[in-house]
Amino acid sequence: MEYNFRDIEKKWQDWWKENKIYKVSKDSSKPKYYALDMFPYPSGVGLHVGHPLGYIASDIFSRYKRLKGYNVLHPMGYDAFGLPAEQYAIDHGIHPAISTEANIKNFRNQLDKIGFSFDWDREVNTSKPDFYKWTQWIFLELFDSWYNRQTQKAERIKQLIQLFEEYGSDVPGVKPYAFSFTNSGWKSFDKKKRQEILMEYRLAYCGIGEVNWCEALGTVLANDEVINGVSERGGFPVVKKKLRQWYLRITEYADRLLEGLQKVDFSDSMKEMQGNWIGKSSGAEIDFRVRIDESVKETKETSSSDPSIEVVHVTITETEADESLRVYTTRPDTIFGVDFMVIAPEHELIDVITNPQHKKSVEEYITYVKSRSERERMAEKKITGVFTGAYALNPFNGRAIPIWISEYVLAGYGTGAIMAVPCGDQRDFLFAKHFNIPITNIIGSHFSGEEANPTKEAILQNSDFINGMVMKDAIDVVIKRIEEMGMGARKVNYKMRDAAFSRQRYWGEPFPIVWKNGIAYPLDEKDLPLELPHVDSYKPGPEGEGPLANIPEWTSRHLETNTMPGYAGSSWYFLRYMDPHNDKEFCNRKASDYWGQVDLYIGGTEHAVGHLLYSRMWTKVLHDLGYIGHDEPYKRLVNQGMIQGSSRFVYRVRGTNKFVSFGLKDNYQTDRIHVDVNIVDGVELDTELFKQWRNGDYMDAEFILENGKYICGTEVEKMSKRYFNTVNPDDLCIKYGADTFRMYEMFLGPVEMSKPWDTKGIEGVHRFLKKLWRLFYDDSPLSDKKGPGTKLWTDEKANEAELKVLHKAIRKIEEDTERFSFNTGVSAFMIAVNDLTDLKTHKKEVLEKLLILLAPYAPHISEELWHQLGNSDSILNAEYPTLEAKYLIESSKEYPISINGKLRTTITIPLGAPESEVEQIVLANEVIQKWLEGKPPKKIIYKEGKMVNVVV
RNA sequence: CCGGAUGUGGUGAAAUUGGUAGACACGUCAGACUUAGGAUCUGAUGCCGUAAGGUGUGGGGGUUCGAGUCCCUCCAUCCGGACCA
Repeated sequence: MEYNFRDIEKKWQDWWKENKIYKVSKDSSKPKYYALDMFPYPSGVGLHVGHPLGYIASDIFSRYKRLKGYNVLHPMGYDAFGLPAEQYAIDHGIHPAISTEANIKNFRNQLDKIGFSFDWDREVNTSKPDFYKWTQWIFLELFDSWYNRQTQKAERIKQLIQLFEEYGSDVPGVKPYAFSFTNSGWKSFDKKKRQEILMEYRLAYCGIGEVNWCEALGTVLANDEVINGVSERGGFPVVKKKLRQWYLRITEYADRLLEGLQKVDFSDSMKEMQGNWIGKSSGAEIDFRVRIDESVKETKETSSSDPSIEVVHVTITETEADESLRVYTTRPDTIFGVDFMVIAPEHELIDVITNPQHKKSVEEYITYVKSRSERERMAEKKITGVFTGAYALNPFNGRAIPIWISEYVLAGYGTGAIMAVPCGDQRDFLFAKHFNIPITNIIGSHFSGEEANPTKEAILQNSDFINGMVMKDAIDVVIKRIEEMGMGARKVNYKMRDAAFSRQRYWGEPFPIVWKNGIAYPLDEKDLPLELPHVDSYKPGPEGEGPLANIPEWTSRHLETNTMPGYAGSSWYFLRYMDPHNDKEFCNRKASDYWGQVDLYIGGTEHAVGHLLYSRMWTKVLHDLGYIGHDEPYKRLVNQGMIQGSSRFVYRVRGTNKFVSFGLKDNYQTDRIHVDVNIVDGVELDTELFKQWRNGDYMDAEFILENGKYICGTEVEKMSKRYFNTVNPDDLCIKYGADTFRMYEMFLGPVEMSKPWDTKGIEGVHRFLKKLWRLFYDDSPLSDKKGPGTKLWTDEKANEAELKVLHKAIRKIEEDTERFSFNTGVSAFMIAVNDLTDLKTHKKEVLEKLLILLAPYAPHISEELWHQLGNSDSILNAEYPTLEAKYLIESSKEYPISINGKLRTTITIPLGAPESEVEQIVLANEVIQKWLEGKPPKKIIYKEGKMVNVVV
């Protein structure tokens, strides 16, 4: 009897479905386990072999946990709102709801073939009104909340109003408003003013933000749709445009998001990434008075020591300062090393302080900067900037410091202005060198003059009252002095900014907000969901608003025309799986208390900062408001690596129809063309399939072969349709079966690691499953003719050698599964099957347990053989075998013996032998004697159970 | 530029705690069986060398009896950087 995987897999997939083997419900008799995958965006091109990697890992772990006695929640759904569907609608006129539905069907089909243990009764779809009703509802909760800095919790807006009514704006816990007001002040404000103030506190709030606006396309573009200041499509100019935007006040949660990292099991690199993104830094804000009047006089001369340096002498007639410039610095200790100030090109003081003589150059510079994205500004090495003609005064010694504008200072961080210390900061240093600004050295020999030195250990010089102090100690001294003088304050800053929460697009959740007289009113809960209306055109509105602005029925109700971003639904979907059909609540508290945190979350690192931070914030808010009992959504996070494509190329001789093999291509002038990896075997092109490829575009191709073969060139690239390097899991499931496919994906390497896909090795895994099958059945062509006696298994008692193989496998596979080392787990199965084959073991006692071990990895074949052995229940309800260490005890070990750390021989020595005896055995050894050359050893290092090293 | 990761045979990789580098596979080579083999089985396989032996984990340096593993430094590749998801 042969291993007929096609019939077996179909049979059991149907059986599992019929018997609802994967249906899960609350069960307090077992401990719960929640294993979750990051749900996919159902794109039009379907799954490629990279997608299921994480799903297979979590599926193995879910089945493993179930066998170990847990009640396992393992759901799947679709993150179905998003730009690609909308773009597809624009290009093909097909409504996103329809294309999305079709894509989901296709995804589901593909997923089903791989044999996952998802409980599909719990499927979620973020674009369905019954789901996004609750996304909108949570948005309203955010809208109706503010962050109390004293209790460090989200609280209701009505509590804030109470505080304002009772005490005015200056209350502990309430972040300072732009100006302070008293309780009677609050009462004197009109409704609009009050709402304006409250908007500054809401966790979901409306403000003015900049977007990439492309006039020619009449639309707002994503950052990565903008390249070098022009649109990716069409190359039209893109400018910054101010638009009304929604934001999440995630910055208020910065500290809690940072602290929360300590109580979750994420990789260190993941925690580091999130930490860096939050970017907490402490320092001070310092006010510099600014001089812009006629009293400033500049005279220039060349430095006596270095003729390339131009020294500018500034004389200032003492008058009152006109303005003050606030900077943020983490290094107040370097205040006497400040040689210039730099403000962001968007800084509001620019118009005020720019000296008329410099006005033209400043305007030109700002126009140039406007055309560039923030990303480009951060990325480019080019040093640019312009002098404003204004000077700031050092608060301690009154020194006049020129104020420059440069794009390397970002408006969104700190105060959008910095004090530049060229001897200590490399960017400042390069800027000073580029514009010939003289550099003050406050760190003596620590500064080479060649590059900046950001040390905190140097002893300060040229620094007035902090001379002679170590820099890190001077930080507090300076801050205290500044606070005493009323020139600034200690300040903690975060790189993280509030998250933009609106998009000028169609295919997203509508905001349940109505605008009246410039005031945002939430819709009533009973009016939810606010359903996305049908549109005929996906063109943006007249002022760059979303397409909803073109619908009269929408605008006449004064509904918000923006929609929510892609990450809205994904910020809370893991809660919906717990109670997916509830139409009264987003998730019943009893359900969320039972399932609690996601015990295992698997997904790509690309979500390291976006999705993971947003969903952590939403969880914290829902926790603060009392809707759920935990405030971190994910207990353990595992990041799967990206599977890259391995592209194949053919080389066409220019101007001909001839294709030359890789090794000979240098003899010709050729063009490199991507060729479908699926018509290439390893690197050898199937020339016949190539001729039929792309509907016969290459029908008349001729080939220049090497050794009778056409060899392709290769390169690792992103897996993508356009590189023809995508491999479809369906094809592999048909050819080798789902079990082979699952195990091969795992066998490829560690789950966390990125690696290029190569189908070549899949045969090895398939052979392993066939070999396993042969432990149960004789599959030789003769056996079937001999009658039904092809089964091989027996009820004989297993011997010690066989039990040793089994228990070695139990130990190794359990260990590897627990630590997510599935690749070595698969190899442990191979070793076990190889060993059992060598021992000619066909004993049920051993094989049955091996099947249970294998069930998480290869569920179909395990279920089939399990039933063949006479069991009638699913193998998933079997009991996981327990390790019996007694079968693994060894009495001796083959020790590696090295001389000076170099391995020279191995000797088998009984375990537990005393050190003196081991030394004797080692020194008596022939090989060792030869290497000792009669000399006595200096030292012998013996590590029991490990090795022996003889030092000569 | 900033942040994160990775680098080991012809290939994917293993080495969990500083202790026999290359497990397990793919591929290749040789052989067996067979009408046949793209099935199966056996053996070999890091590199140099007939061998003894030498050498070997991106490059350079260090710590150690001992380094793929720890430290410093340089190089290369991949991922992310807020409206792609």
